[in-house]
Amino acid sequence: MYMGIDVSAARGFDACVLDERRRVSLLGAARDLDALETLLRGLPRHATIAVDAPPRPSRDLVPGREYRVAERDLHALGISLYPTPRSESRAKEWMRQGFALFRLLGKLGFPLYLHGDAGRGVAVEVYPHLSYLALTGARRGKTSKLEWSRAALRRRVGGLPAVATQDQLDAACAALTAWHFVAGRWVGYGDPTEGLIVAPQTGHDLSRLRAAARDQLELPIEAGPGRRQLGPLRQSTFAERVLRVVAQIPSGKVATYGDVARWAGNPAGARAVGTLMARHAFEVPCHRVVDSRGAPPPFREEAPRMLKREGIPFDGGRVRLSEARWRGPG
DNA sequence: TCCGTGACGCGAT
DNA sequence: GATCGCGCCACGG
Repeated sequence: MYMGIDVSAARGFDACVLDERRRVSLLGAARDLDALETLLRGLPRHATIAVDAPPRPSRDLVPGREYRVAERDLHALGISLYPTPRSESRAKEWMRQGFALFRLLGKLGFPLYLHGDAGRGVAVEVYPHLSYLALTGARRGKTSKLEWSRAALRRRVGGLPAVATQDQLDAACAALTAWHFVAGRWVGYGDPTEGLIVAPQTGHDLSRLRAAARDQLELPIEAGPGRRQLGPLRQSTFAERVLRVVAQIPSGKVATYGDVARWAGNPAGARAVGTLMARHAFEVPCHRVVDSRGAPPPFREEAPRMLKREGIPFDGGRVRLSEARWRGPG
C-alpha cells in the first residue's frame, strides 16, 4: 500500500492511497494534522508514505547558502524548488507542516528514509514536479500544469477521478513515486545524511534538461502515432468538458464559473468558461452558471426569472450561494 | 504564431 | 459593499 501526501498551508493535506496494482483506493483531504493522523493510524505497517515537503531543516552542507544539497543539485538541472532554510523558525508555514508531519510519521512507525536498505514501512520526501518530469521527460510550454500532470499519471495510476484537483493529482503522483521506491525503480537527489528527494527512475535523463529553459522544455509526452494534434485537441476537450458539466447542473441548483472550470479540470479557466457560455448559450442551461458572488449571467434578462421558477433563493439580485450551490458531478 | 478580447476571480483600497 | 488592477485562460483573426 502506498500513500502520497500533498502539503499546503492554506488548503490542508491531500492524501492518496494506491493499492498494489496502482489503483486509487482512497483520495481524501484533511484540514489539519490531527485529522490526518486518524487516517495515518489506519495504515498497515508495510505501507510506504511519500510526502511533498522537506522532512526537516537543512544542515549547512552547502557552505554559506541556506538550502540543501538536494535543492542545489536539482537547481543545477534547471529544476527549481523552494529552498529549505537552516532553522525551523525561518521556514514557511507549509514547510513547518511538513516537518510536523514527518515527526508524526516517525512516531507512528514510519521513519524517514535516508540511506541503507530501501523498502516498505518508511517515509520519503518527494517533489511531484520532479516526478512528472521524470515520467514524461518534459513539459510543453502551452500545456497547463494540470493537463501535464494528468497526462503523466494517465495509464500509470488507475481510478483517478476526471475532476481531480492539482493537489489531488500531486498526492497521487507522490503515491506513485512511493510505488517506484518500493519497486527499486527510483533515484534520490541530495545528501543521504541531510535528506533525499526521491523520484521515479525512468528512461528520461534529467541531466539533459539543463540545456533548455527551466521546466518549459520542448517535447511532450508519450506522443504515440496519430496523436500529434495535442494542442487543439486539448482546447476542444476543455470546451467539451465544460459543456458536459454545465449540462449536468440540476434544476434548483447553480454553479459558479470557477466551479465549472474546476470540475472541467482546469481551476484557472473560469474566464474561459464565461466565453464558452456566451458561445453555447442555447445548448446548455447556462442560466444556472453565476459568478462568484452569485450574480446571474448578464445579457440574459430571463435568467433570474428562470432561476426563481426553479426554486433558487435570492438575496437582492443575487443567488444565495450558501443554499443553492451545486456540489458537483459524481 | 502572436496578440487582443471577454458572461472571471481575488486581493487591495 | 463597490471598484479597480492584475493575472488567467481559451479563442479567433
